[in-house]
Amino acid sequence: MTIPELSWLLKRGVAEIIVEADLVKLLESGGPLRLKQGFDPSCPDIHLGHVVGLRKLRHFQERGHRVVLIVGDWTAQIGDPSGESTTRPMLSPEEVQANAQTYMNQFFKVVDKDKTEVRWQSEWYNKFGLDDIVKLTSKFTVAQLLAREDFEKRYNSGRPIALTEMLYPLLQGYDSVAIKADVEFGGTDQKFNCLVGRELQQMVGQPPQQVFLVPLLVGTGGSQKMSKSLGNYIGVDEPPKEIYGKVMSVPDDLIIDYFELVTDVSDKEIAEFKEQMASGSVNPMVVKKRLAYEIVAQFHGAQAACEAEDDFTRVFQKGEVPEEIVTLSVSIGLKTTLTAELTKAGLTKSRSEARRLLAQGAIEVDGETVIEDIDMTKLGKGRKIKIGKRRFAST
RNA sequence: GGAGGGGUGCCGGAGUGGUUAAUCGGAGCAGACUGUAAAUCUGCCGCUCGGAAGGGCUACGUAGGUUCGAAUCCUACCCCCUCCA
Repeated sequence: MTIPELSWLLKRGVAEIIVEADLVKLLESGGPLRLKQGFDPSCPDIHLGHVVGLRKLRHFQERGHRVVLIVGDWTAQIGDPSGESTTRPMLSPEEVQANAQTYMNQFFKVVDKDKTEVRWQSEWYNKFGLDDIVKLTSKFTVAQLLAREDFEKRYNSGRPIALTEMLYPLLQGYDSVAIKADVEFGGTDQKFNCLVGRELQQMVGQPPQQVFLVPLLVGTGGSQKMSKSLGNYIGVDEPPKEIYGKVMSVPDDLIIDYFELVTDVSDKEIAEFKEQMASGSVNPMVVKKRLAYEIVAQFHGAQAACEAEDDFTRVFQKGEVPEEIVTLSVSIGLKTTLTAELTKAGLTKSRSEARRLLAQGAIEVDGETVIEDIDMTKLGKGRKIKIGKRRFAST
């Protein structure tokens, strides 16, 4: 590997590497490294936030290294305390199986399947006995675990911490021992858990894994990290137009971050975009369209990205109606209203919501704002209906 | 085991007998302005019937009770926190 290539691999879109010098040595030693990536099957959807780390894995794979994907079928029952989440419900084996499948379908959109080894925690934890648990837990002190930021915060503010949650980092750490990981990948919020893995490995005489931390991507709202539960995510499995549109709704301040973290656009070009936006010579919207294109192309191909772009330009910049839209039924003889049909079609959550939107002038029929509910039988066929900025239907 | 504090809508957090679907903030949605950006202003923000006015239902940990009337009072239960042991 050349020096610039190495530097790119270890710098672009990386938050912290522990210990960087050791990782460089490992890379230089030439052998394929075992790259650990864990996955909690209680939450199978992958979004752009995850993609940041997955792309790194991919880049390492392209240089001959091997990914070991761990299905956290045991830790999922505990629920990762990172980020103060409350206890998650336990999943049945069937659910875990199904989630794992969904997850992997998405995972391998980014990561090379042929260079990946899938391992289930149950392979080793099903054999665990109380003696193993005692042995494992005795290696750590309460103070050590409380050193972790979110535990400390919760402890100090008088909120509960389940004992099992304290166990979580230990189990995740032991995974590293079980698979003999050389490097563990994760977001910066995984730092503590990854470091526990390092310690455990050393305790049993294994060389400690290096920890490769990537930044947390900020979600579409612009302030908090991207996460499913906050509803500010862009999923890799979403349709092209949806992804394109969501990227376009991201605040301008994040454009550069997104380029660096989730695209292959060169550092040089990114620097130019930055320059252009700072000097005002280019409308950030134009740069963002490029970003949206790149992201869609990555998951759906160039063709789909072009289509999404055209569609976006036509619908949102020129105000035309999209090609594929929901068709509402105009039942003959049956008395039904616009609000009822919109709700039935899933375009509005409830009839109350539809009525509220109506009252706020958010609904248009053939370009005319309507304020009162409409009798569908009188509306007839071929009408174009728009709800808010992004929802469309026709009769 | 003992003493005390607490469980409210997506989240945070007011509210201690009625006018409370429940102050306020955040998130979210919509309108204006725009570039489906930000900032700002405005409105909405449980479900349901109604064109509207207005009505019905469900909701303040769970189950009962007191009362014309409860998130607010009483009883039991569940859960959480703090201190003592």
